[in-house]
Amino acid sequence: MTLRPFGNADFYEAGPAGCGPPAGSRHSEDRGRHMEIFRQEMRIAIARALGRAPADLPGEIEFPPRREMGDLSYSCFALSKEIKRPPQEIASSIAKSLSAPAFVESASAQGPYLNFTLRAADLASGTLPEIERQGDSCGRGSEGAGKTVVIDYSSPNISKHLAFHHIRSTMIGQSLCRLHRARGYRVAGVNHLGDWGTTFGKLMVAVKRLAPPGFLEGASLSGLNDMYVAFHKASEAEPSLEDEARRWFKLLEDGDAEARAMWTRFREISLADFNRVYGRLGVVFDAITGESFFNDRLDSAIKAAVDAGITEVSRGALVVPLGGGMPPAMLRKQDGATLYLTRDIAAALYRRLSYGFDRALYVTDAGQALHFRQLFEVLGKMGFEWASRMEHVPFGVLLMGGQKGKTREGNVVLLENVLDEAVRRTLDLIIEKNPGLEDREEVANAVGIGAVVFNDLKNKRVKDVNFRWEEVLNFEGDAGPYVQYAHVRAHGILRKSGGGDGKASDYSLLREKDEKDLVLLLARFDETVAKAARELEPSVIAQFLLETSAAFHRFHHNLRVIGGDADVSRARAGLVSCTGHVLKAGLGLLGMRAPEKM
RNA sequence: GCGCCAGUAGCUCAGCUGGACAGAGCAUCGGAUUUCUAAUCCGAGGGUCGCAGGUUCGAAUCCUGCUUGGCGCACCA
Repeated sequence: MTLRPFGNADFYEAGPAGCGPPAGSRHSEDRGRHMEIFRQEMRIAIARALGRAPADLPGEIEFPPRREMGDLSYSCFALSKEIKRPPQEIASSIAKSLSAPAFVESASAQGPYLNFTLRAADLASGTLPEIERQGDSCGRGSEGAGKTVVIDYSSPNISKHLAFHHIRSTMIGQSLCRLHRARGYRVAGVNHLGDWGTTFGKLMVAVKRLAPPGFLEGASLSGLNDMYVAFHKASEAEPSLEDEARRWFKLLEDGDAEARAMWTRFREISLADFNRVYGRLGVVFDAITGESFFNDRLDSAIKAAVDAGITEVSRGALVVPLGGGMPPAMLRKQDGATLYLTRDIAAALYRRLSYGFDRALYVTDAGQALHFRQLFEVLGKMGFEWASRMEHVPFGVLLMGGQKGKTREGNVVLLENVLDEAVRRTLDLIIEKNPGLEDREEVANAVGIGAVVFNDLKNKRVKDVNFRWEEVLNFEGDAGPYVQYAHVRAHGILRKSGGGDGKASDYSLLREKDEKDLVLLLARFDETVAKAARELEPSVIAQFLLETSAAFHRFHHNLRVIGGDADVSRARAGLVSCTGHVLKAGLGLLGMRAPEKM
């Protein structure tokens, strides 16, 4: 049992103690003129042109859909409704009377929209110094300060290998942990192992009857898996084995020493294997509490429900009738045994008690939606107001050839095999493209595993994922390596341009379109991280990284940093450095590494 | 039967919770490398946003119905 309430052994740490206000410049006096300030000042200017207070201006300063339209825009539909004049007319009248702030290069009405182009020099010198100051820890915010969130993720069953589909809960959950830490939340990432149930009785029978003596001492997880398969084969010929399995599980529940010893070994073997894979993925939990951990808390959980007066006995089972067309929630079966739901109730009570969370998330596949609706409903009926702050974070299933892979059918793809294949493929590419690279094994791991992780996180969670090797291993275009490669190129430039001569960069020299496009994206990183955390969507970060990488690759292709005017060169190097920080921080939020060479 | 989720280019997906002619990547075709890593860049073709109504000045986005696919519906987890 590992229980580290607020550990943060994590390569995207949230600062001291993993909580409280972040170390960035959010709280320092000189935070520069970030995108927010530009928007606020635009708002004030528009309001003044209309002779009203900024707070009375309806709508937001937005980003136009296409760059040619401008950098910021204000749409006049809301005003039009309010003052009953055509929006086109309003837009052009504001444009005429507007006295725009100095950082605005041009303001013009385009139909019902008021579009602004920012002066590239002001944009760059207003936003880049802040990013430079924050370095690799940019993207942090403080809206979660003082709040605690518990995130239940990964949560595999022991005695089986981590299959490829486990990457979904594992990496989505891990990313949500990082995102919340970045925004100032105190985070407890919990791995709720499936380590209890009759299947362990089956394994015990298999070990006792079908395995050689001393099997468990040196057994690997694969060995356990073989036992599981062997049991099912044997029980077809000898159905009484099922009863024996139930007996063994009962022995385990009753604390029988031999049963307990076997189960403990199953758990050890499984965790050793899991930890190896988690290690490769950079995944760390703050607590690993299996279902077994809640065994002695089930009775009190059930008692709490009964005391709340919400239970009834139906067909011999103890249930909580629920509204909303939901089937009743079952707390205790006819035979007295408890269920998954019972354990989740006990776990929720425990988590509330030990973490006092403001928000609790369960990262599981969408198929469990009903279970969680029932869970939250029961907790609500038990009188816990915090039940309304629990949330199921569903994701689409991983399909293989249109089918769900299952252990029993033997067509499951193991997570580690996918990682190995991706690393192997990356190593081949490195040998082909960059034969002189040092640490090629390490880089191949960062890039290959990163590609697999990115592939999992780049789309919205709810989308089903069709597993195709060609897709997972395609490293061109919208993929992890595309982003990592941008980061590598940035470091290539920084290496060759040297540390500079110590003079501060004059960012107002960045006036090229490719420079401005890139700056505009970097300036939006902060709000992008906030949005990803708010919407519980790592894909928001992934999409942002693709866009930013594309802008950087374009910049890299069209403009040169080294050589030419020394001041421009220095300013560009600064831009490259900021891009590197943003890319690295963003990749970190997805649980990916950012190598400096590849 | 009831419920939840999804349907956008040949394929995989964005589309900022109602706004500007629907955008990327892959695949196809055609270009770019004496220069900071071509895992890159540029261009071309490719769309009745599943269908039909409705709300609205305005709908891929909201509502209703239908349709297709996935998942779930008390003694599994």
